Amino acid sequence: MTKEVRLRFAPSPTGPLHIGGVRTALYNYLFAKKMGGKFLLRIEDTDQNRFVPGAEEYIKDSLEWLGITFDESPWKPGDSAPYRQSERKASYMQYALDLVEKGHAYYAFDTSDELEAMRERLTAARMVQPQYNSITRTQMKNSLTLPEDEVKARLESGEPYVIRVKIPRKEEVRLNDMIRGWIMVHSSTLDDKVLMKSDGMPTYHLANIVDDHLMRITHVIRGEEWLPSAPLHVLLYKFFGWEDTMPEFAHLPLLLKPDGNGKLSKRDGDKLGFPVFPINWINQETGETAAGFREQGYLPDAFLNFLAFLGWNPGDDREIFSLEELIEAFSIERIGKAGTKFDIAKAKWFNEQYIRAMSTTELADFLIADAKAEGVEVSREKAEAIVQLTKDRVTFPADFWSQNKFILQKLEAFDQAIASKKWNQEAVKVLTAYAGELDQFDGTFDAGSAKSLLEATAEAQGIKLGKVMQAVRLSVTGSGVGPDLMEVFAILGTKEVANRIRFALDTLEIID
RNA sequence: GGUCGGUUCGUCUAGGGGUUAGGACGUAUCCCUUUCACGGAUAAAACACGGGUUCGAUUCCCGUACCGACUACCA
Repeated sequence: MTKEVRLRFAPSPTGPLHIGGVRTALYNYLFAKKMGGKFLLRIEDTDQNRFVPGAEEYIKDSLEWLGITFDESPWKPGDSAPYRQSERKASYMQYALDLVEKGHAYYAFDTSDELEAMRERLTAARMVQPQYNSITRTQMKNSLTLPEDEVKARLESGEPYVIRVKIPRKEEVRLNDMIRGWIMVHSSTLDDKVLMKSDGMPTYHLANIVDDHLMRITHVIRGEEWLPSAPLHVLLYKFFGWEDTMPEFAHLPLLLKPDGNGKLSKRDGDKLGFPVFPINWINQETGETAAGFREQGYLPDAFLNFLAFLGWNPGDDREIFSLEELIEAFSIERIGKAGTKFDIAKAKWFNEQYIRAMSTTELADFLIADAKAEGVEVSREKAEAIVQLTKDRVTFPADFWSQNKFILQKLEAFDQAIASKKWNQEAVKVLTAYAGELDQFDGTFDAGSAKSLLEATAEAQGIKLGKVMQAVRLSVTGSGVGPDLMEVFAILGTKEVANRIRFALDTLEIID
């Protein structure tokens, strides 16, 4: 029997999850499902200073909105529980000590001032890399330089210490990345990273490797920012003696800002003119709200579809994929290597495609709800008629109300630019007559009959309809643009159309 | 600075030793439409540069340039 495929998404709750993180979660999810494996959520909250209240719930809510589900998580524990590293704290020290015992790690007592001084000294001496490594550690205060009994004494006295990994001086570290192929680095360029912090918490490097091992993770799909520390992770697997079960790595290209300067970050907020977060995030300190895609009107499936295509493609011309179809089509081989700039126009296009694929009934719900929020009651029938007429004109569900509220409530104003050009004697004549005809009309008032009545009216006045059409639109909608006017008439009904025409006749000033 | 990674239309990308370098978004024009949009059609638009290897390189190799990530007791 082959090994069960297990992937994890391991965010740290230091703020809202941004879209790059969401894409990472999505790719992990897609691959796990594609392989018939398991997908777990692990919260990496080892940095107590950066913990942000609400961030964990935010992660949960965001992924739930998108339909990215976990087989195991803090809220759905499996046999790898617990799923928060803070709750696993007790287990890390023994692994660090194991490494110390094997000679792959050591205690270090240097204070932050001393570390700072070391870096300054090295920088002044034009050392290329002021880091704690196989050379510089010989001049620092650690269990490699201090006498054994002094180390023991310091430990026993409760003096703060960290445990650092002892990077070998000369070793070629190789890593076969699923996206990038073989990557080789020399251990001399690596530094002795801290594994256990003085507060007793592990750093990412230790906790990540230990937990991935304990949780039997088979594939690690993460952002490219982790590539430089991947060799360290490979070394740690080796030091622990876990090479045989080391997961495969795939480092994803980064999501870049549209201007091409740097990776997209949480701090970009909505400065870029579009959200960087899946759902609204309220900063509890400042009270400010950072916009989310959900609140801007993006449909979860459309957003997911868009995100999936940022760095991946199925190899053919298809672009519209449901989550199920994405799982079916997904493969790591088809993930690109280059960073990806974010293009909001394409996101909007995806949203439009998804809206058009939705049923009139579903879309009418949005219009009814939005209208109600503005104190306007709309009948189901009318809402569906409006949606039917306008569904290929909107980008977001909220557009149904904002673009068509002129149908549902009193006109607020007339477009003066149109009025000053089109509201002439002829228009007034036709409209006056048409209002009268409408009063007497007793057939079925639909787009067809509305139009023939209007045509007949204009003809009776000896006026070409085309010449006054803009004025007709203006009188009833207040605007020069909009959906098919005769369909709008049909939705409005004879009485309302006649009323609006008379109101316009009373309000607008005739030119010439 | 160092280490690592990357580079096909403005953007997302397909392709890969011989192609009119394909698609999508966006842009422009035309058609449709008594408006706008939708839809349809068309157009402009790319292999970073320099060397090799080769009969032939956008594709393979090496340099250069540029972009990016990393370089914390953050993840």
